[in-house]
Amino acid sequence: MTASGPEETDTGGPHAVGAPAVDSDGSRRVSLRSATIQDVADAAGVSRAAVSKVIRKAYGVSPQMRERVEAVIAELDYHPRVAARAMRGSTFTLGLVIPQIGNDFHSVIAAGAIDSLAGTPYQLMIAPIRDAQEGDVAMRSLADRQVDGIGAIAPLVSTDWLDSLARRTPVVMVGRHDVSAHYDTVAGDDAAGSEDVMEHLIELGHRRIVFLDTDRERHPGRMHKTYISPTGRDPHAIRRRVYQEHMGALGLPPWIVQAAGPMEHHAAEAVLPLLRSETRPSAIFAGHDTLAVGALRAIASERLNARDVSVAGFDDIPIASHPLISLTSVDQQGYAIGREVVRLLLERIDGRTESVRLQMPTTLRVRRSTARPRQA
Amino acid sequence: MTASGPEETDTGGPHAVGAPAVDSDGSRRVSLRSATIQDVADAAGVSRAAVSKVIRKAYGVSPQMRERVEAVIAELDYHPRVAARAMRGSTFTLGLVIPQIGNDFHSVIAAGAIDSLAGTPYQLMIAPIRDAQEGDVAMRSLADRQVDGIGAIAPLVSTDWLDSLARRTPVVMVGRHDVSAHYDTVAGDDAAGSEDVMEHLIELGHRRIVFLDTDRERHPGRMHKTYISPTGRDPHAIRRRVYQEHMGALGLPPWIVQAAGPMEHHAAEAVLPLLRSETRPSAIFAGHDTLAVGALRAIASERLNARDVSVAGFDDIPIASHPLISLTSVDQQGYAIGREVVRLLLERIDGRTESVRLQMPTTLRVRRSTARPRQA
DNA sequence: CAAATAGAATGAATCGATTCATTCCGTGTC
DNA sequence: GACACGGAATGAATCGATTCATTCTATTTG
Repeated sequence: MTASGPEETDTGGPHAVGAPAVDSDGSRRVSLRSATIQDVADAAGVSRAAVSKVIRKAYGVSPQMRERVEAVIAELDYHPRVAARAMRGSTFTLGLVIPQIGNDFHSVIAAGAIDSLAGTPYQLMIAPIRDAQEGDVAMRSLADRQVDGIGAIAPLVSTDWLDSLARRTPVVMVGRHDVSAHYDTVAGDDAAGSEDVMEHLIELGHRRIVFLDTDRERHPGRMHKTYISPTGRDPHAIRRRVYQEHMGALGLPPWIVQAAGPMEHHAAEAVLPLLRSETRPSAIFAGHDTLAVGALRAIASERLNARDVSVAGFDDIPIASHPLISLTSVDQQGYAIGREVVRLLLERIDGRTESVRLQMPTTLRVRRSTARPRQA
Repeated sequence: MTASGPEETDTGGPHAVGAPAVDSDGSRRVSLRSATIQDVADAAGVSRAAVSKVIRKAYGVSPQMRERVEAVIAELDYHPRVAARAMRGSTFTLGLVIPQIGNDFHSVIAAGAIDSLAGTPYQLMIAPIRDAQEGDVAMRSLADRQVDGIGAIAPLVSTDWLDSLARRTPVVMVGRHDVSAHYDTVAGDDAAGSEDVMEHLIELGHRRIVFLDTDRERHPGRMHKTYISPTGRDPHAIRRRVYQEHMGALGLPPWIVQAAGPMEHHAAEAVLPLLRSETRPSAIFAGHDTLAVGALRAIASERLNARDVSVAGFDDIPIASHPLISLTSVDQQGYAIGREVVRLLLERIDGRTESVRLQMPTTLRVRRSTARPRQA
């Protein structure tokens, strides 16, 4: 991200400003233990079961008992421990696996999820992963924590593995187009969106179009059978395929450049040499907006503009609409995707068993980062 | 974020693509129940306690027993349930409360935390909150889930409340300058950073400087005694105060504009009328970079530039260094902050009881968003 | 060779909730 | 007045791990 190798802290690192605080008493353990359901029951002079019913608003509690118990709960500031609850019932927690925190598209999806959970008794927990390869570990980790449902942006997990997980816990996958009997999927219409981009670029007169791809199979060595087989159904494979088809239809050779990673600087580093070569591309179709913004970084730093090299992205992240960036991109309704993920999870928790596949319609947002090439 | 009122889904929403899947058998419950420690013990012909020791790598296991048990664990794909664990031991989970997912500074902090947790047995769980007011609820929620430690960016929680929470669970607060006997704090040097900004602007010749503040006390009506008393020690109060002092020293009236919220569009909406007024400011010191980028939005959309209205921000989020944005900002090492949060939490888990306050040194990054005003 | 000892493995209690079969109690019915 | 009934409240079992006091088993020591 911003800075820091492993021991960055040493050079120019933080320094302690002050450090007071003496932990006093020894009897604290007693007063510190937070209240349990037993404490509440004792204080209210009722049974644990009764308190439990009040908490869960279950049937069979008289108004006066409810009142009494609720008063004690407030007085003792009692909160049920989720772990104990989890042993029998549910945790009222939904887990969301998000790769590359800082990727704004993922943040938008999360925002959608967060907003639609507001007002429900459920709490959202985000399990961040650094790259898509960690998806299975993170989902497993959420399952171990017995969340009531798992949403994930994790293209690199095999359908078999997901199926076996989804058999136990509700699962909704984002950005997958595969069919499963046990988990749901929500994805943008990657094919249609990519068609729009390619048609737009070609119509503007571009022919030397580069497809800037995210890194794929970066760790081919890692021994694990849980990765998706190369069925070509993940979003980037689809976008790439549409690109190839359009290039092929025009009799043009595909020109695919792979960034070393999914972040802005990876894209900038991959694009810079292209700009400096003699036959530079006239347009770049980036696999997603973060890469596109990175490409713009390189282009701007070379003092080039859209007439020299146009850029189109995918996702329509918030910064794309910024007038200083003004990136042409495909809106696939990330916010709505996040809301759908939550809705589908809650439906599954509520008992639905048929699986659902949603595909969000896309819209091409044409902005100033794409223009007619200077020399056709 | 991007779109969507409550029923947005209806218009232009998603549509089901297909829905196969029939859940067949009824005997599944049995085969689906995931393995417990008892299953492992039975299969290996040992006691539960023995298995537990193997898992925890505890003392007192013979090599051959270890080997046998580990084989069974692998075969059964056994994973201990965190909830059951939590009842006696620890959850190996750290919680991080992050407001406004999508605020890039917060993402950078999270990235630092994530990276320094890699390779440890701990899993990071992010509890996102929509605005700072929800901080106490989210921290409470993490505590109910018995995380082993809580990091939080939550300025609006009272020190008393935090102290009582921190007495039970390790707590590290980001961006607070208060002193506590029970929790640690990590913050940037807001005073020094703001000094740098003001000196820079004044030196460039600016006099009509607006301080673009984030919304404060947006919900004064909410009944809760847990908010921080207005001691003026939260980052924005400090930045504002430094601004006021510098303006005062020059005999200039302070000009504070408050955005309706912490997001880009809030800032743009607050700034636009300023730009259109007759006596527009020549510079804007934004409370943080997201607001600054929003201000640039308004400025660019009015076809103005840094000579007309300069902008400086705080945090040095990644996009600030983008050549098309090129925002002057204060780097307070967000990534390192995230790493420190984790380090301090792990130290506390490891037994430290004296509290620590860290202050990160800041660096002003001067870029093209600030320039000499056209007419001094 | 008996006694001491250290290391391995086990058994049973425990954590804090939920759940459901059971008991309790006040009304209404015949 | 005995009995059935139904809503309230309780008791005890249960979830899946950890923990620690105890038992078992070799090995060493005097």
